[in-house]
Amino acid sequence: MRATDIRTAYIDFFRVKAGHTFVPGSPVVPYDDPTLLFTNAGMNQFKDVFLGRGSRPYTRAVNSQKCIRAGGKHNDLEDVGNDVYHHTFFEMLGNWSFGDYFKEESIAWGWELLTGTFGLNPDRIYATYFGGDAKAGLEPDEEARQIWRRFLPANRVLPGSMKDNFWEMGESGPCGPCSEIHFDRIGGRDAAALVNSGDPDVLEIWNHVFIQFNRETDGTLKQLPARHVDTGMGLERLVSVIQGKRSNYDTDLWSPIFSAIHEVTGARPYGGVLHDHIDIAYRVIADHVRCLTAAACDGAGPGSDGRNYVLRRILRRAARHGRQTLGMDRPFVFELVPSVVATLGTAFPEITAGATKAAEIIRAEEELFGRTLGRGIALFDESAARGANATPPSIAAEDAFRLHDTWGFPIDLTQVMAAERGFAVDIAGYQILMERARETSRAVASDIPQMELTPDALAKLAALHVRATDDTLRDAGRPMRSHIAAIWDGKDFHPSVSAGISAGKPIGIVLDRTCFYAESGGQEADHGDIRAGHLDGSGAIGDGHAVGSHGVFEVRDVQRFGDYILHIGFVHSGIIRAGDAAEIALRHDRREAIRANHTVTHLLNHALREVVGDEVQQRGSLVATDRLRFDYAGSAALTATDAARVESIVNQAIASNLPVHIATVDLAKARAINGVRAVFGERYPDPVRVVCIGATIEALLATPSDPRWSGLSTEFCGGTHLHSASGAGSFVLLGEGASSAGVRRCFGLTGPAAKAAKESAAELEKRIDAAATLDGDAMLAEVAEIARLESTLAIGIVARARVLPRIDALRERAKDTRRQQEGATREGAVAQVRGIVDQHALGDATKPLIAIVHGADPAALLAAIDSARARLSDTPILFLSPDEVNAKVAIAATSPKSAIARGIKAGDWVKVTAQACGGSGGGKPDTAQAGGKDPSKIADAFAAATAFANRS
RNA sequence: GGGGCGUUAGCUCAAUUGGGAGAGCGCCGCCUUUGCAAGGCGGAGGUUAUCGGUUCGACCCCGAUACGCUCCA
Repeated sequence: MRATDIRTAYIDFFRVKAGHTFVPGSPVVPYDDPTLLFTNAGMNQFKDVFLGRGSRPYTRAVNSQKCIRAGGKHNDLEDVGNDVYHHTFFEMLGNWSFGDYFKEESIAWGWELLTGTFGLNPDRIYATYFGGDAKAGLEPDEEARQIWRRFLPANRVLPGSMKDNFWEMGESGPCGPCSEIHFDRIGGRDAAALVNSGDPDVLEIWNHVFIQFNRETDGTLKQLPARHVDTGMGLERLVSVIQGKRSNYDTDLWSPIFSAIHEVTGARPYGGVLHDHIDIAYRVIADHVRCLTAAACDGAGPGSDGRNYVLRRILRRAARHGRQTLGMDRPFVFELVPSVVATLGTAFPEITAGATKAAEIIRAEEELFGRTLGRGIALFDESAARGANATPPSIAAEDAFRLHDTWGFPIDLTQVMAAERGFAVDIAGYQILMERARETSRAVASDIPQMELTPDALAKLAALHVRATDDTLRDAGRPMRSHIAAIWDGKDFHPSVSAGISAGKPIGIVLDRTCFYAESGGQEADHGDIRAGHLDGSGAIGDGHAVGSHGVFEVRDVQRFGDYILHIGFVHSGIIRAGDAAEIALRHDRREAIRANHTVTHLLNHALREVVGDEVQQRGSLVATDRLRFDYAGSAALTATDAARVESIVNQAIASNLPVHIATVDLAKARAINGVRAVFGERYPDPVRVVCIGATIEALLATPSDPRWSGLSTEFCGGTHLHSASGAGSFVLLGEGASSAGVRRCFGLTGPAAKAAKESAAELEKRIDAAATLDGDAMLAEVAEIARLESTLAIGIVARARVLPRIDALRERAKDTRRQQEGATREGAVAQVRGIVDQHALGDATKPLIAIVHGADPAALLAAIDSARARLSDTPILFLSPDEVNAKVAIAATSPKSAIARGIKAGDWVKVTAQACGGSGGGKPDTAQAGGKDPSKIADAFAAATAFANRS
């Protein structure tokens, strides 16, 4: 059976036979889960169902999920290549029950599929079940054992430990026993003792998790009302078992990629040997190109932070193996992409569609690495030269660290390079430096107070009977009455907190209801104040004074955790108690600026699609008070004309005073609206909040496929918006660039900031016009000032594109003028000394020549020295030039070898001369420059120069 | 988010304690050569990323900004 048939057979088995819905796997880049670097299990996209927060229109699901395990909690990166079953990228076959079937069906279908459809030998199959744990107070999973006993003899149904057979999502939350199916590749023996012992021939192929409990925060277990099944089976392993191979790499999932490596690199064919360098390189490169291609097709390329950085490391490992083991000195990994498409493209259409772009992203990164690698090798050579005389010859710890820290040379690469020359590397010293660097890196100080409500804290809140925060009035954002529900300091809840305790230490406050908007979807949180006072028995404010006389809390950040909204900040004055009544108000100007920027972000998204094309996919955004930022998938920079069109489309929408309509509607209906913008890979609540600029939601839903809708911005969004686009005033596109490979980022301004940017641009253009009428020094000064303004002012890219060529032209003019001026002063200085030199040449050539030149700057003086030296090659020469305007004296001197021998060193000569007129100087014995600060003492300086020359 | 490093001619990179900004390749012109990634001579090309400071004098020292690389979270 071919791998692709096995995948299809699995999905069809559950789809056709057992009524599962095929739900395509989610992208490998999880969009809304910051705790997750990459999608690493099939259940990721269903997490909300298991947590009881979400639901699906089906109760049985099946798919093959692309997974990446690298860089995060599950990190298999270092193992890849050195064994035959770890991968950074793999497929997880999964089937799920959401409150539907349970152990009975799950196990029976598993048995039927493996032994029936796939024809595995039943005698080689072993099953484990949860054997119970007295310490944890858990009974054995007798139910699972009994079901298995129907298919397997007792000696192949094995009890397992808490670690292997009890699955938990976290410290609290859904959990339950699991049952694993293992397979013995050898057969004809009792392999029970080898199960879960790390033997590569007896391996786990399928895990069935039975979610039936909820772990409470006090550690107790509660039966869940709805019980779920979550299963996972690694496709690569399954294929190796079905195809009777002892290595995942010996299957047809890899052979096309190996062939491609062989063809592209010219290395000898893959031999399948475990510890062979070339075979290791084959495995690493094949694994990594799969991973990189899949990631790139889902919109994540190599970059310098987070998951992008993990991808960069993966690419560099592949490139390094290619370079060191296979002798490749040019980009080649990207040429392997078609072989990945050949093996995965049918099952994952996005990989076929994205292959060209993925190859381009990989190629660019390979070239980048080639450059840093070249520089690093040069540095390594220098270090080796320094350490060559040591015994044994070695690379110093500082150099090894520097290669790693600054040039991205992994320490093992340095070691390999050192070993090639018979050098040692000071590893102990390197590790000390590395640890020191880690410590300084950890010392984080942010001006935004960092605080979170852990799952534990959320459970405590529930136990304290604190209700979910009501934020239905957040859109209005008007000041309102509320109550302090809980006070959190990051570790514990407290009945009260005072300004003294809070000094410099962030505090979190949960209210029963709030008008504050919590940071979400890139929109920054509201800031504001909470004024709290006592309640007396009657529920009125205790002492009759206004609420707020007792404590004022300054809100600096607002975050949502589960159903609670946490107001984070500092107690400004007084004391705040849980149960206090509160008057809360957010900073209106801040909210207004954010609203304008958010609505315009939608307009920008829409305008980019109109101008660049439908392929513009949002990759992220930031809505702050002072600017907005929008990231989208795309490889080409905006051209000047495109930028102008984008800006004008947005401004047109603002000028047209388009109304902003918001409504919460059924997700399926909303998705049907023509032209709706949803963030790629994002999961949306059902019903979903729809924001449309220019038409009512009722109109959209009445005729969802109306072609007119594609001309309007319609997005799923929970943020705060203007009532009408005109509230934004105007829009200026401030900048545009790349944020990481394949992702463009643009910045924009609205309202007063946009107005200011336009005024700055107009002012600058006016100055450029005026500069055309100037000349001479006035022109030079004005051009310098214009250039300074251009680089410091916030000006839109459209205006900047218009202004830059004009500034370049001015610079050309300025350069010509400056050259003419310099040429004139230089010629003037040379002309002045010509006569003096002629005169001097008639006498004793070894006699020093000292003269005063007028109107010469240091450069002109040097030119005069040059011209004089050409005639008087044996004469020590010193020229002075007073500059009364700038209160300076320029001094330059030269001294021939014969005079230096007599003691006339040019450096000393100019120094005594300069000191006589209040300056100092120095230089080399044959040429020197100096300067004085007092032109009135020019005669003294002349005398000092003469005295020095005569004394020597 | 925090650290390290970098930014000099179209490209790749030099520049000794702060003292006159260079080389190779490429480009232009002329000469030589039957052809080749040929040879010779000459030339153009620089706000040393930007801004500010120290200094008689800054590519060099100090501070800020921008961009890039890199490591750690």
